[in-house]
Amino acid sequence: MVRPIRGTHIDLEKAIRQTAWRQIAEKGAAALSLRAIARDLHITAPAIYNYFPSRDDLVTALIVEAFTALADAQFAALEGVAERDHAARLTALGMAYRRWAVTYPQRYQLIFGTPIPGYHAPGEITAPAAARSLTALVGCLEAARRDGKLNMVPASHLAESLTNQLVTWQQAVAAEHPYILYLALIIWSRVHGMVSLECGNQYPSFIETPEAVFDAQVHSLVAEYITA
Amino acid sequence: MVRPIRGTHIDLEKAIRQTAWRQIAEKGAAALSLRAIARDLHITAPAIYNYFPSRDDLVTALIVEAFTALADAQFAALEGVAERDHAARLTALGMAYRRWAVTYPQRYQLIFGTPIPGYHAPGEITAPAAARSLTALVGCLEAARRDGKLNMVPASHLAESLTNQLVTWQQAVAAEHPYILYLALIIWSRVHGMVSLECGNQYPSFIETPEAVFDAQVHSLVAEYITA
DNA sequence: TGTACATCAGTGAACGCGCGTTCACTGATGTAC
DNA sequence: TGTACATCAGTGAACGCGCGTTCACTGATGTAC
Repeated sequence: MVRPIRGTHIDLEKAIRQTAWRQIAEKGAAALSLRAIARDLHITAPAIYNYFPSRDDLVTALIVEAFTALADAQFAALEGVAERDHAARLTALGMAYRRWAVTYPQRYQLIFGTPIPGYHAPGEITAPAAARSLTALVGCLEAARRDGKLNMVPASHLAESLTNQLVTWQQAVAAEHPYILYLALIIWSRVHGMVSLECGNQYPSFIETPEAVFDAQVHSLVAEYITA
Repeated sequence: MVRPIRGTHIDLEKAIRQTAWRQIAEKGAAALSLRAIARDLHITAPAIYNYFPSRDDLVTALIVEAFTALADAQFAALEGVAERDHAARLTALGMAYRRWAVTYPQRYQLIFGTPIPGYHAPGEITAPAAARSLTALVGCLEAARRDGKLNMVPASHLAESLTNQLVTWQQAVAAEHPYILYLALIIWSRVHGMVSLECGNQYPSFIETPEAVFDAQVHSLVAEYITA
C-alpha cells in the first residue's frame, strides 16, 4: 500500500510503536499482535521485521518506553516546586505518579501488571529504565534528609535481617542512608497499591472518586515522613 | 481415552478445574486454553463442553473459586486468635493474605491482576465472592471499634467529597461507621501494594526477603490503627 | 543531462501452529420389561 | 435372569480464525558514470 520512500525508516518505526500503544490501550497488553499492528498501518506484517527483529523485541522497546515516560513524568512533576519544600515535592511526585497511571492504565499494567504470556523481559535492558522511574523519589527523600526534614522509621519496627540487608546494600552503592531506599520502597508500594487497584477497577463500588482516597492517603503519607 | 462411567461427571469437572489451575500456575492466566487442559487430561476438547458452556464460564468459575479460597484463608487465619486481641487478629489477617498470595501467585494475579484479553467477568457472579474476601477485615475492624481500640482517622485528612460518599454508603448498608469501610480499603490497599509487587517480582534487587518488609509494614500498620 | 545500476523497504504467498466451537457419532451404562 | 432400549459422556473430524515468522520477489529511490 504505502510505497517505500527513502528516509521513511524512522517514521514507520515510530508509527509501529504508536499503533502498538493504541492497541494495548484498546485490547490490553496480552493481546498485542504484529499482524494487527500491520493491519492498522495498512502494511503487511513482515514489514515490521525491518524495524523489530521479533515481537518480543517490540514488547521490550515498549516497556522501556513506558518506564522512561513514567520517569520523565516524575521529574517533570518537580519542576516549579520549591527545592526546599520537601512535602510539596513528595506530594507532587505522588500525584504525578497516579496521573500518569490513570492516563495510560494499559502502559502501567504493561510494566507493573501480569507479565505477557511467553514473554520474558531481558533484565539488562529493562532494569535500568525501571530503576530510573524511582530515582526522583529517592532524590526527594535524600534532599529532605539532608535538610533534616525526614522522619526516620524507628528501627524497632524492622526485623534485624532486613536492617542487615539494607546496610549491606547501602555500603555497596554508597547510598546516603540505608533507610532512604527502604522508605522509597515503602512509599512506592503504598502508592502502587492504590494506583493498581484504581487502574484495575478493583475499588469497591462505594468509592466513586478514587482520586479523593488517593489524595487523602498521599497527604497522610507525606505527613508521616516529612517534618513540617 | 477414558471411557465414560456413570457418576464420573462431578469428578471430571473437578479435574478440569484442577488442571486449569496447574496450567495457570505454569503459564499464567492469559495462556489458559481448553485444548491444553483437554490434552493434559487425555480427553478431547469438546468433552469440556459437558461441564462448562464456554471458556469464559470456566474462567468465571476459577475466579469465584480463587476469591472463595482467599476468603476462606482469611477466616481460617482468625481461628485460635483471641477475640479481643484486635492487633493480633489484624496481623494474622495480613500475614494470611500475603501467605495465600505468594503460595498461589497466579491465582492472585487472576483475580487482582491484568484482566484476560477478551474476557469480561460477569459482575453479578464474581462481585459477591470478591466482597466476601474482604469481610474478615471489615469484621475485625468493627470488633476493634466496638471495644474502643480503633484509632479513627482524623477527618481533616479527608476531602469533603470523600466523607460524603462514605456517609451515603454507610446509610445505604447500615454499616456501623463510615470510616470502617474506608479504613478497610486503605489497609487492603497497603497490603495489596506490597503483595502485588512481590508476586510480580517487582521488588528492587536489594530486598532479598520481601517477607521482612511486609512484616515490618504490617506491624507499623497495626500500630497505626489499633490502640494497644 | 541521461542512463545504468545497486539499494533495500515493503510485498504476497506460504509454513505450521494453536485456538474455541459445532456436529453427528458411538458405545458403555443403567433400566424396564 | 435375559433382553431390548434409552441415556448421555466423550469422540473425532471439521469449521474458520489469527498468530509469528520465512522467503523470494519487486519496484521506487538515490547515485555514479
